[in-house]
Formats: sequence, structure tokens, C-alpha cells
Amino acid sequence: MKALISNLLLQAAHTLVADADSLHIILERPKSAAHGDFSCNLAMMLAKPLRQNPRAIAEQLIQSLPPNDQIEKVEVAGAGFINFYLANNTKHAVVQAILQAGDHYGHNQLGKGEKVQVEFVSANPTGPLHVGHGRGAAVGDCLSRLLAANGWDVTREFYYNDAGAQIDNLTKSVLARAQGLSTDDPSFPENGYHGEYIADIASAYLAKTTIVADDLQVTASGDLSDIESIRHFSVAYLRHEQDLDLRAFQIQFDVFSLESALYASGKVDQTVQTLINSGHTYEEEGALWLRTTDFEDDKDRVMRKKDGGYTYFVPDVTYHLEKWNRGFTKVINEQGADHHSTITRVRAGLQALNVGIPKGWPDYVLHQMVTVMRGGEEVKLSKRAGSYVTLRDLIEEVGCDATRYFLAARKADSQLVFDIDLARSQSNDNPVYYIQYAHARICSVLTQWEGEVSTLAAIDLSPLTSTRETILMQKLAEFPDIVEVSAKELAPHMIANYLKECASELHSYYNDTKFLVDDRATKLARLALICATRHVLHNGCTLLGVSAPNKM
RNA sequence: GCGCCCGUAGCUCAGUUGGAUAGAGUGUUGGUUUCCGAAACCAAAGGUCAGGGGUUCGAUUCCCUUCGGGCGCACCA
Repeated sequence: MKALISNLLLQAAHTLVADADSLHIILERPKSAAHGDFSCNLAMMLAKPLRQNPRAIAEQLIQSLPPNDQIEKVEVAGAGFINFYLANNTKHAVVQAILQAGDHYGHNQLGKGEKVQVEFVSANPTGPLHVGHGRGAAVGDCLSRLLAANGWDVTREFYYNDAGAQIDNLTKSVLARAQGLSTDDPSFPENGYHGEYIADIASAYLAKTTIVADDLQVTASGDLSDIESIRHFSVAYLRHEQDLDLRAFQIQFDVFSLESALYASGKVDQTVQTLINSGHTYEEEGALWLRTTDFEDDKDRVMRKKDGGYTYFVPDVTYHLEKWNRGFTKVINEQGADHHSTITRVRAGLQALNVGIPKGWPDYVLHQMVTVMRGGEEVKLSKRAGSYVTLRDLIEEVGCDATRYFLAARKADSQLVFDIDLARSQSNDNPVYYIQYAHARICSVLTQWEGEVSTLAAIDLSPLTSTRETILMQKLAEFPDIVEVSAKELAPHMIANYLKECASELHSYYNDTKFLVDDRATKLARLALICATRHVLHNGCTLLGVSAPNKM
């Protein structure tokens, strides 16, 4: 529809300007229904070059607009807007389109089946997942679903930093616990992990437990002198715990990548060699440095420490080189904003490799912190993890749907307040129930109708003439735009907002209009409309990973 | 001190590349059910879009600046 109108406008513009083809015609959906179905500011854009009053230009444009039976009328309004009002049968078309497309309505092929990788969560295996990881999980998973709906071939990936100092720390903490030390014991590791789960790991280790995580099986030896064994067991134990967290949140990854594997395969050493060969490195004070200031970093970074070990950023660069070599020309990393300083570094490292990786690759989506509130007060403690609220606690308390919705419904780059009381209230306060209720209500009506839903696709829709019906159809017609824009902007929260609006229109319509009326034509047309609405609500919820139940 | 993010109704937040009278929910006040699910709807009230400059036909949106909040600034990840 947009294409049609811009085309008509373009033809009209040719009568006024010579190089009309170079014009960017922008159509928008006005906020107010009084401003028609589509609006264009072309006349205002032309006011300056043509040195004419925008309203006068708008009038001329309308005069030269080719007639079209899908458009009811065109008007000049405000400072020079050109407003288009669609004919009724044009508005009806969306209902049929939805009923025909079903689960695919709103989807498109803009990604052309190309590969994209979304890396998210990527928590260190040093503790259970917390709310912050939950936000990353919700946002990353929605993004993945959105990209898939836009025709991309999506790979969801989780990267484990299972090597390095944090893991040493974990190992020492488990050892200390296994030796019976409490966390406030003076000889407990200085930067050790204090959560109760460390004690659980220690006792499981002593009990020679076998852990089966996604792709590995580890049995504890119970031997406290075998540090490597403690390390392997602890990591496996926590990976298993995180698997359970993710399962509870209904998130599935396609690939798990391990930092340790990059070392084992020699890829890290190869990367270092490539960087040295590229001429961007130097030795100083016993360390090997990368001159990242050649690539817009504010200071150079150490690659190899005095003690001979690599800093974390070397395997990070290696890992991203691997992504590139695996054919991902588009990669999105979803991370907490507290890691934002790595972006410049990783990109700089990739540039220094000089292997043809584009400057701004990969893309990043950063989410800000989450604070959890209960009874008007901030919740800071978890029984298991100590200093933070775990994802599993949250899911157990408020449910998977509400947790996902609340964590995905906010713009990633603003801080989020998670109100437990609101999320778990089964009342009109809760947007999740509000949306699901709209879906369930429709299902209930369709059940009572007892007709065959598939026949609704061919129904005559001309009885749909009321304002409520028009507004609802307009809202349904917006969905494909929302799916497209939210993917382009990497902004899944737009889907959550849209769903709330869509549900709101349905509820208003429902309270205003009876569907199962005696007049057959009217009844069927209304049922077709709410059935289309059901599809949109369902498709939208699916993009968020939230269920759309038939009954509640 | 430097860098990134945020500041919109009492509270939680929307506001796609600059557009028309800045919107929801919640809270407050008042109404709606012999009728398909009231977990709903309708109405009222609530604003210096943090403050100040600038860019232009037009700024919540872009630029500068001040204030306030968060997060980074390791030979940790």
C-alpha cells in the first residue's frame, strides 16, 4: 500500500519538479485517525526549493495525483500534510491477508536466507544465571526470533569463558569449601565466590557425583589434591546448572563455544602470530602489546602478560575471527552494558588482523542493569547465590511468560525495574495477562460459534464499517511494519508494546460490539476480524517466546 | 578526570529515519454486566519532555552546555 501511494505521489511530483526521481517520499501512519490512514510531508520538503507555500504545493500535488479506486479521498491538512484516506474494501484486505498467511503473517524475506549469528547470555561458568543474564536471554532470544521472522538464517550461540583467572578463582573457592572452610574464614580465597552453591559443588565433588551437561560427562574423583579434577568438575557442574536455568526459561542454543577449545586447538596461538605478523604489536616491560590505538582505542592493550598467559581479549578476538571464518557476515552480540569497553578492543583486534573484516563488525546490543523490587523495596539477596537474584528464583516465583515479557518489554539501553508484585499479579495490572486474555477471549467466542474457522478466510467483509472495526484493522495492518522495524533497529521491545496496543483495541471492540449476532453476514465478518486478531496476537507472542493460551 | 547509556504524568514506561493537540498502564475520582470470559471497557484529572542555548518551515527526537542517575576506565572476564 505504501508503495502504491508513493508511486502516485512520485507521478504527481513530476509535474512540479524536474528531478522528481531523486525525491525521498516518506509516508507515515498518523497517530490520530482524523489524519487519515497515511500521511506525507512531501509538500513541506519541497517548500524551500520551490519557494512556495507548502499548502499551495500540496494542493497542486493533489490535483495531479492519478486517480485510484483504493483511495477514498486525499486532503491537505495542517502546515501542508497530504493525508490519504483508504477506501473501505482496501482496509478489509488486511483481514483476508492475515487469514491466508496464518502463522506467517508479519513475516518477510528481507534477510534473504543469509546467515546471522546471535551470541547472548555467554555467562561465565562461575555461578547460576542471575536477572541480568535473564534480560540478555530474553532480549537475545527475541532478537533471534525476530531475525528469523525477517528471513534470516539464525544461529543462537553461547560462549563459555571456561579458562582464565575467574575459573582459577572458582576452583580455589570450591577447594576451600571442600576443606571445610567457611566464607568468612581468613584463609578463604581473597576474591573467592561466596554463594552457597559453592558448598553444594564441594559436597558433590566429595561425593564423587557424575555430572552430565550438554556435551560432556564428568565424574568427580573426590581427590582434593587434584586441582585439575576440581576445576573440570566445578565447571561442568555450573554449566549443568546454567542449562537448567536456560531450560526453565525455555531458551535453546544451537551452538555452545568454549574458550578452552580455542586454546586446545592452537587457534589462540595462531591469532597471536597473525597479529605479530601484521606489525601492530610490540614488547614492553616484559609483556606483548597490541597497538589498538591504531584503531580508535584510547590506549594500547596487553596481549601476553609478564607471567606468559594471555589476557582475556586475545581469545575474544580469536573467537570472533572464528565467527567470521564460519561465514557469519552478520553477527550480533548481546551483552550487559558493563562490558561495553570490550567493543572497541575486539573490533580493533579484528582490524589489526587485516583479514578483510569490516570496520564496524560485529554489531552489539547492550542492555543496562536490572533491579528487582518486591513490596516497594529492592531485592538484593538470593538464598542460593548470595549477592544477587537468580533467574530461576524469578521464574519460579512469577512464571516464565511474565519473566520473559518483563525483561524484553523495555528498551535495552535503559535501566529496568522488575516489579515482582506486578509481574505475579493475576490482575488487570499485568500486561502479560492483558494480552493473553485478549487471545483467550477470542478463542472462547470462536468455540461458542461452533463454526469452521477456516471458512472465515473467504467471507464478505463489507459489514465491517464501524470506527472500532476500522481502528482494529489499522492496528493489524501495522504488524508487518513493526516486525520489520524492530528487527532493523534490533529493538524487540517494540513487539511487546505493539501487542499491548493490539490487545487494547481488541478489548475495546469486544466490550463495544457483540459478535455472535443473528445477522449471518455481520456475524461472519466480525468473526473473521477477531480471528485475524487472534493470529496477530499469537504471532506476536511467539516472537517474544510468550505463550498465547486458548483458556486461562 | 575521561568514555558510553539514561533523565518524558505521583510511579513504571512508549514515542521508526525531525512532523499535526506529547501517549499507554498503574495510582486517584466517577461510571458500565438480564448480553460472546468484568483478568475487560468508558470518562475525568494529571506535563516547563531535567535546565539553558543553537540548527529550521517545525525539535521529546539532531548539535553544544549545565545539572542529576547508572555503568565502564586491569598485565580480571
